[in-house]
Amino acid sequence: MNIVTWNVNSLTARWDRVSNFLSTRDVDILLIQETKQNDAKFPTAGFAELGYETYHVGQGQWNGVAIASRVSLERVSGSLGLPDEEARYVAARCGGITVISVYVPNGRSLDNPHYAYKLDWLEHLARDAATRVADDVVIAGDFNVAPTDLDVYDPADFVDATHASDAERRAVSALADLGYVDAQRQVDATSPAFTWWDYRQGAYRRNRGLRIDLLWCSPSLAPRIDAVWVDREEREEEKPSDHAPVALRLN
DNA sequence: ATGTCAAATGGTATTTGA
Repeated sequence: MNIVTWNVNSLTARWDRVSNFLSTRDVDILLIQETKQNDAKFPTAGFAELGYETYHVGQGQWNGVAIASRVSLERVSGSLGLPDEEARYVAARCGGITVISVYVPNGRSLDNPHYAYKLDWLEHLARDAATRVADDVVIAGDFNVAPTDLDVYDPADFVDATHASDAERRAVSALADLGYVDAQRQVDATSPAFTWWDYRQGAYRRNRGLRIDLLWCSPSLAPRIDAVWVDREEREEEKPSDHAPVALRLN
């Protein structure tokens, strides 16, 4: 079973890339973030032609998350239950696994109200994760948090910045405290494995990246983790997303 | 602030968000 998470940075702008990706890789379930579409614009038929059932929680101009599965799909939830909730959470049962696609708020800066919202959002995610921990679950997506300094190209650049603050890291490690496993780190505890590079300043060429796209497996799935890899070939194509797809293979 | 990109707007450049 191959499960891939990918922040596509607009599915409208990236449809050709996504379509090509699904045609050339071996993807059972694709967890998508930042579709930047409303539900009416989501290419349900295009996914169906490729053999995928879909569940999209769209908003329009910003955010938007989706799940595409070729191993069955039953809708579970499109909300964490926050007030005035943005389109950042979608859960479905696919091939015997509950998969959850998340787009964690960016936070903008440590003194910005969006930062407090980010921490609150992560707390709600942990509560949701707690209710599902006994099941076979993969929670994956753009966490907008680099879990440790190993996941940051230059930690000195992230002092007093979002994505690497102690509070954000604690909020994400709540998943580990529940027993969820960061799949990449179970497979390889010492390589950076960046998943995102800024479009600006030649960041990709200079490998100035962050590991912020994470796949968390519930305890029952941890022994089935066979491989995790960052699809850097896709990041090197024409008109890429600023995020690379990250793939998880379960036995 | 950024050697960038994408969406929206009454637009043919600017603003916002990342």
